[in-house]
Amino acid sequence: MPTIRDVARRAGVSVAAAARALGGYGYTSAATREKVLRAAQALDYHPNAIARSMIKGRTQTLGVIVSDNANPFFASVVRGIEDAVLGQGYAIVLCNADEDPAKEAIYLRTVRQKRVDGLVISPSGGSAAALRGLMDSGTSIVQVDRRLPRLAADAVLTDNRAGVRAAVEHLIRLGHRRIGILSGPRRLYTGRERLEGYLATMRDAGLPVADGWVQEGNFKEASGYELVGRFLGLRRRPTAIFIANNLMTIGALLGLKEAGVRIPEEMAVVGFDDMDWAPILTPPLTAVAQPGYHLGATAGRLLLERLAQSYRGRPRTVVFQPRLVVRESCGAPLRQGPGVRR
Amino acid sequence: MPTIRDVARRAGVSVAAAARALGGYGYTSAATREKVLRAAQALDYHPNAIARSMIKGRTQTLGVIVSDNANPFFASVVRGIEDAVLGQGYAIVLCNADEDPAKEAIYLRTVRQKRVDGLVISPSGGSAAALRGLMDSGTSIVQVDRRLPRLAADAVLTDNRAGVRAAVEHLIRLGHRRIGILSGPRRLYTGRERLEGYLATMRDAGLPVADGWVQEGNFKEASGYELVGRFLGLRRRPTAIFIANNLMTIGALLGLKEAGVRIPEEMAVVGFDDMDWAPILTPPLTAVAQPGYHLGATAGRLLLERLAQSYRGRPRTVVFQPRLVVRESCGAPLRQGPGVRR
DNA sequence: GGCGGGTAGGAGAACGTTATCAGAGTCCTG
DNA sequence: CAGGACTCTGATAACGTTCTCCTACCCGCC
Repeated sequence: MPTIRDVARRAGVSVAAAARALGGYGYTSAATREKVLRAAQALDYHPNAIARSMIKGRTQTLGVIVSDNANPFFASVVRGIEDAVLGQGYAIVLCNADEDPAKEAIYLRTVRQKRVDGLVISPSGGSAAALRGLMDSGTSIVQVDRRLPRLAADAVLTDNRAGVRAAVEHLIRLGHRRIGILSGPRRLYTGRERLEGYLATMRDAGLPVADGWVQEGNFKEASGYELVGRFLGLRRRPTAIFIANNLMTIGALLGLKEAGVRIPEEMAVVGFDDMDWAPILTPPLTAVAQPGYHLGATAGRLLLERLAQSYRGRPRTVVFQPRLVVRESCGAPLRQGPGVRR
Repeated sequence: MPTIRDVARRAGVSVAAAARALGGYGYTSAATREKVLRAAQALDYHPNAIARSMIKGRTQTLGVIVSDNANPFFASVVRGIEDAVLGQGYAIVLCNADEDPAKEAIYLRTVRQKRVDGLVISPSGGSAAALRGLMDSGTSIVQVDRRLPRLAADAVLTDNRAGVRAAVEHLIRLGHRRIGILSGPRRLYTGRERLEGYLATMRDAGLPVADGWVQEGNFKEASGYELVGRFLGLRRRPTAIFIANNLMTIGALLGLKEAGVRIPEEMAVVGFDDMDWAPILTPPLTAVAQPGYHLGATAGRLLLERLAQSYRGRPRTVVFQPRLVVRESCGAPLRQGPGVRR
């Protein structure tokens, strides 16, 4: 790989002159510029960004740490981030931490050693100290989707409680009284928020939450599949369930289908995260839609503003209001006994 | 951010001694090592990977260029790559080229300037020259999902033709004679391969391909939605359609649903790419399953072997055999007139 | 007591770029 | 024609590591 030294030699000028011609700064005569550009072309010269970072102190690289890129929600977030920062010439290094604090710690060390200019992270919790250390060293951080209790970094979130409230109130409005939740892990911000949104809404409506109506899963498909069966076996069985994320919704719907439970007659279902396949289900799935792509794009934008120092005030929090997309997976509940066949 | 110079000063030793103690090479007395490690800890020292890359000539970074990370298939591929290379200490920079040669060219320049050690790419075509240039400069390249005609780089592919053949033959076996295809762009490898798999299978079965039975979409949901209507309006309307990728399948199913077309009675459907939501559809979707994650993981592994020089032979091509997952979206075709209501 | 081998530690070069500085030439102006 | 302003150029110092030398010490052995 040719260096600027090779280019300079071939053009018959000094390294400094070549650097000026290629970099477009300082004074360069037209003749010199011409010679240098021609030499660079001939040698297929590509400047070494590593060496440039060395002296500039910036890498034009951003770290992105999410739990799992294979989850469509995070895939959209990542895509949003990238689109937002691409124009400014930033590349992103992608890290899947799987909500594992150990893995997250490793990745934090990696991006730190790589001297990324900024970081977008969906923190699992447990690495608050490392994040603070990174911030102290001057790296800008934006949290997305999840946030840590007292980390003084920008955050872009969905109003989880409001989303859940809209979903549960919708069920109540339809006449449901026995409503269960297939929740996420309590140790995760989104798991907690959505569970508490559910509990608060039930409380406000004066509805009891019976034993077994709260099933804590791990946000993965298999746990939705396994846990949905628990609802069916209950003596006071819910007539409706809220499912706290997209993957568990797939698992739960599969479980219900295999058990031959009709939706919404025997069990109404609302999911969190509106996926593009939700409308093609039978019945089409009612879901709380959160704008993953926009969360990412906004996080990217906030980060850019920090990097450009066009904003240097106190940490900002942007909260997106989710939208309940009503379809047909939650009708009125059964009046009595086993369902009527239509 | 402290440098090794700061650590050395604090420990009261030379930079060279500190480097040895931290890097674990050469001779270091226990006392010195102790002092250095303690100083590093106290200063929260994180070695500068940029500077290290500078002298080592390797960046421990890999480029990954796919068309769209928001497409679940590519999201899995990316995830597979990352999992495969994580253990070896490589980070990946993710690029979404959107099948746009211009964008792809920009990203290729970026990863080249960043001096990535290797590249996994799903090439759109059109940047063959840039790829060759990159290879000539010593960067290892592995193609995934798609390949360029005569690029001497490793490739990890799905046997698209075999997958399509299995799908179409399945339809034929069920009695379908009029089979259409909602194909991808001809300019893309996968678009071509899948279309030709369809044409070859029809030809081999002695079945005609009538006007309008081949609709060329762009692999996105909207095009599936729009184009599926064309099939419905045909005078010789197909009784079955094969849809060439996951996103178009969603669009097409939505279009069919809105048009009130019953599946499989009025229109049988097989899709390419088995998604986790396929089983929860009504009827569950028959689909050609290709192992996205494994494609990625294998591509990552091949790349690692190139980088470690544990393999330095001629370019290898790994072809995964897709699997037809038969569910219920393609029953026997209608004998006559409008379908029977059940 | 000289010598070789093992151990320890420091000085300084290198990686490829950008930035600073000084030197020199040209042109205009009073 | 002196002086300044502007233009162009090249030498060289950084950036933070790693790595190659070189020196020095200690120990055991002939």
